[in-house]
Amino acid sequence: MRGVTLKDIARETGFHVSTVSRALDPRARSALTDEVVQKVSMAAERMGYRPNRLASGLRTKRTKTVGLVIPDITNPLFPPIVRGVESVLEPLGYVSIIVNTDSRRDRERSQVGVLLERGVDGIIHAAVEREDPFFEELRRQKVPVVTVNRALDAEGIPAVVSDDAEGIRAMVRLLTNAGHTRIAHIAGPQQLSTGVERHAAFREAVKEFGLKIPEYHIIRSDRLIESEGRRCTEALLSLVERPTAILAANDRLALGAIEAINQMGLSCPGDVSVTGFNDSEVLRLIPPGLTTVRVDKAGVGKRSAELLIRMIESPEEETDPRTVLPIEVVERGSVAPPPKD
Amino acid sequence: MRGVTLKDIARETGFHVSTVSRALDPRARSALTDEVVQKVSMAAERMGYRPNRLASGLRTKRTKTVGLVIPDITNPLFPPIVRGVESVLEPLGYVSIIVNTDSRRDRERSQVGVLLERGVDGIIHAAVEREDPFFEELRRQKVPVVTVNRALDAEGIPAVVSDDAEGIRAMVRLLTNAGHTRIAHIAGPQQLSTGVERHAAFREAVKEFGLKIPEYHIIRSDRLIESEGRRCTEALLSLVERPTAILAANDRLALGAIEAINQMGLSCPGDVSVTGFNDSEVLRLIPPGLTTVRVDKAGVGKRSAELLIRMIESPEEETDPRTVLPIEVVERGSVAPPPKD
DNA sequence: CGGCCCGGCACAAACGTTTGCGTTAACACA
DNA sequence: TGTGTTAACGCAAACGTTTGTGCCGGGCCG
Repeated sequence: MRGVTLKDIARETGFHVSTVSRALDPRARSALTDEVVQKVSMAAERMGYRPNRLASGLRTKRTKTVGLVIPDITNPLFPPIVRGVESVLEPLGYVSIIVNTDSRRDRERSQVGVLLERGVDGIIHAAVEREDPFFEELRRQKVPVVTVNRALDAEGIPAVVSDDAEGIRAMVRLLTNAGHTRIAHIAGPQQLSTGVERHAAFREAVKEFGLKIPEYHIIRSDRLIESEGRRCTEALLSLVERPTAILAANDRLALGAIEAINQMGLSCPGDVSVTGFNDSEVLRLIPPGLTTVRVDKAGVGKRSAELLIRMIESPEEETDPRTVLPIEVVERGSVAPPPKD
Repeated sequence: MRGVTLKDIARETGFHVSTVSRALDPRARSALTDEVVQKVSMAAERMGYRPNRLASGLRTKRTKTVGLVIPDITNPLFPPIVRGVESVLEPLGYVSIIVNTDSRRDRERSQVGVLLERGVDGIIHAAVEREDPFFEELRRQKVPVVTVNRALDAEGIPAVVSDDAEGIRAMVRLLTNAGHTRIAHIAGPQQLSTGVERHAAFREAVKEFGLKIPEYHIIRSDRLIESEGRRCTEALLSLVERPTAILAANDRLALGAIEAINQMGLSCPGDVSVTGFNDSEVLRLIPPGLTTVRVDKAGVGKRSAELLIRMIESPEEETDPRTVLPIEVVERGSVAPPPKD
């Protein structure tokens, strides 16, 4: 039912199946006379031949398939990354299998397992935590892996990330330029590289700009979701020494912060300024418009795919352990001078 | 490098590879003694055996892979559908390969082609246009296909959709209840089933509620994007007989409509009420809050996957040509009584 | 004109599974 | 003891490719 095979074309044209195979392979084609190539190609076209990737994969141990591990495709951060990845994969004849981990270790394990069963040529991992012994095993099995957006603490797995430090620095600069001196930070989960790096960058920047931030103005969220942003903001704003600005580790935390500010009868940016990180399209439409740092989502996807392809197709080649892409600050309405009281 | 195989386990345990295969197959296991099953299972576990799906797929012609064709994963309508699909696929050991068509025919063709090369067991198609002769070919090739969210005009391919008619009817009812009599409709592209069905439903409902809508208050968009919503709204609002409400065929058109209203110095809902269709999460945060009809995105995904699995695993069984899921109206701020002038 | 080289194709094995069938031995029954 | 039955496992082919190797004939050189 499904499928004309090489054997069919061989019977039809009178050539041997191996000859047919070569005639259809651009790289092996040169060993054949043009006449044969022509005849075979025509027959293949006419008969509607579609190569069976399973068979060729079984033989070559290469499937032209890569696994894409993400926390949740429903999170607007990831679809653009996915498209970035596919923009380089598709022209090369690769497809990607996407799996969602929901940020759960056990799911990550099992999902990577199904990818390996499927014989993926490599894995792009966007859901990685800072430390995960599992990757040692992957490295031993020699399956190419690159992490995107986040990085592992351990070395050996290349990462494609955005310039977290510069992004945070830009936000701190923006806030201090607006006149803020009491800037709080809602940090991301510390098991994520972005969490610790943005956190560290915040401390750096604050020092650089001569600010003195009390320890209790730095508060750690447990997950990168709105409700955590609300929770942390409520805590922050119940302090006697209230911050006039909140620098959140990402947009969703920032959105939660703004919600909390409104709920407490305050206003953003009137009473409290807020900044985020990542920048998804819709933020523009949500008042007061979140000032944030835009990361090149398609860009990191693209780069990680390029990197992975290189690791797959020329494994001996050395790869950059870390490529960091520039960010861009986008100013909207959520930052204003602090209220004078 | 990658891979302990059945042969390895066979050598290790002293059994034949076929016996090992059976021991590891829950369905064939019963033909063996418990002792053999035990030994083989333990060895497999110990050696870290992972079945090679390529090989088994080659042999059985079943890959436990389904293709998922969508216009653009970046459109927030689709990730929830994808998750819905995977919520039923994953527990069954299936994975999905997602391809984006960007609403282009040529890309749809080629992408479906790569799916077939990959030997998918079936296809869930969320990017289908009303008429597409290509599907006849798919049907002849006996590859199971179900369309989701949209439907084909031609019969023979089951569809899982939302209750478009009821949704539109609810919006018309809502608007008339608010006092509107001059309701305009921005219709979707007429090559999409949702476009024509919502359009038809609008005419029905308008008649049902005793409204008389002039023909020029129904305007067709070319694509389901914000800019088209703006364009159509600008046209609508430059009319002498200006509508007091705009019922858009989907949320993105509605969002564009609201933008245009604001840009023209009018206000929504003060001057013009607006309703949408689909309801993505973020709409809640965008002022004035879009009143819209919520479709069960995860639900349609889930149902379509269930349907497809049944078509795959018991092909002889009859399948519903069309399953329609109920909608839910969600009222927010974009609807108010018409201005009294 | 004989030897050699080489271009151009065929042959066959292999990738890791699955599965119909054959073989063996054990056992029951006559 | 011989025959038939059955349970438990081995054998081998097959899925559709790819690719190293073998073979054949024709052209070149000496």
